[in-house]
Amino acid sequence: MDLTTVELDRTLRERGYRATVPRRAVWQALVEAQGHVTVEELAELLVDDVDQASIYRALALFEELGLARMSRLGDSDASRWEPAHPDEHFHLVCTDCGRIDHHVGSLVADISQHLDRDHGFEVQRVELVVDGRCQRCRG
Amino acid sequence: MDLTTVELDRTLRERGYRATVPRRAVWQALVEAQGHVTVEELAELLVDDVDQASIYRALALFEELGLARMSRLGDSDASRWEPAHPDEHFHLVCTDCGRIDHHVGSLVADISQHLDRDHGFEVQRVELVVDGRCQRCRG
DNA sequence: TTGGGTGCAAACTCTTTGCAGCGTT
DNA sequence: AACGCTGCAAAGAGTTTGCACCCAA
Repeated sequence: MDLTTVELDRTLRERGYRATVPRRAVWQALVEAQGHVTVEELAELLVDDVDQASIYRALALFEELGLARMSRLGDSDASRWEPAHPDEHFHLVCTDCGRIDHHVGSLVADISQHLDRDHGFEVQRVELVVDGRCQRCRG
Repeated sequence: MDLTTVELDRTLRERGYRATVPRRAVWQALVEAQGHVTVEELAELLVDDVDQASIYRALALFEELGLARMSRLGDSDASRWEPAHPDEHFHLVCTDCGRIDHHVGSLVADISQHLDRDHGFEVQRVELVVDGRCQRCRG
């Protein structure tokens, strides 16, 4: 489901942006990272160097285009990025091992529907983060 | 339900911390602010000046004592603080007017129970933030 | 060819820390 | 009297911005 570089190029051009080498590289690294990476981690993953400022700019653009998504997870100050998923999900962050999982389900959709229908709140984004200890770390 | 200054003093001493003028002032401002304030806003609310570093230290201590809670809400980079609520709730952030509301319900408790029972995940903290447009702003 | 995008460096915001002296216990 | 806490200033992390040059369209 992740966009290929070709599809990224097309999406960029459709919206009037240029398909550049740094943008392709950032996208490729983001996809290969399997989500939840910081900008710093992304910079290390990149084969050809891309300036951090350009990484920030690329990610902000991807977010605007609906291709990527940012979260503040765990105790780190840095933002974490992942390709935008089509499926509703939320994040489980283990405070012991630092592992971050997706929990897929209808919960996020249920919340949106409930708020919209019963409270007149037009949901644009749901961010659900659960901190705790995963099964593995509980022993 | 918010702790008075007297109760704050008692809680601090019980846990081996000193009841000081700056800590009382920060607590009072936090309670009066009705939640969701940044450190900067808190500093403005304070009658007697308290150094920002001391505000940060006081809030971190309150969090450790279970008296306060931090969230990253809205598009601001700054952390927002509120007195710890006894009731389960989550935050509704209006992207138009910036208003932040609590949505009280059993949802957060339901999530905890489900994850613990069905997935072996020991929940320590649930952070649910919903961005969107409130009824008032939808017109 | 042209103007959007990039790299570089500097600036900026939020937060933390080192330290000397003050104030609670 | 002892030492935990504070204010001050400086440092630190993450992110943004200004600008000259470059390259995609």
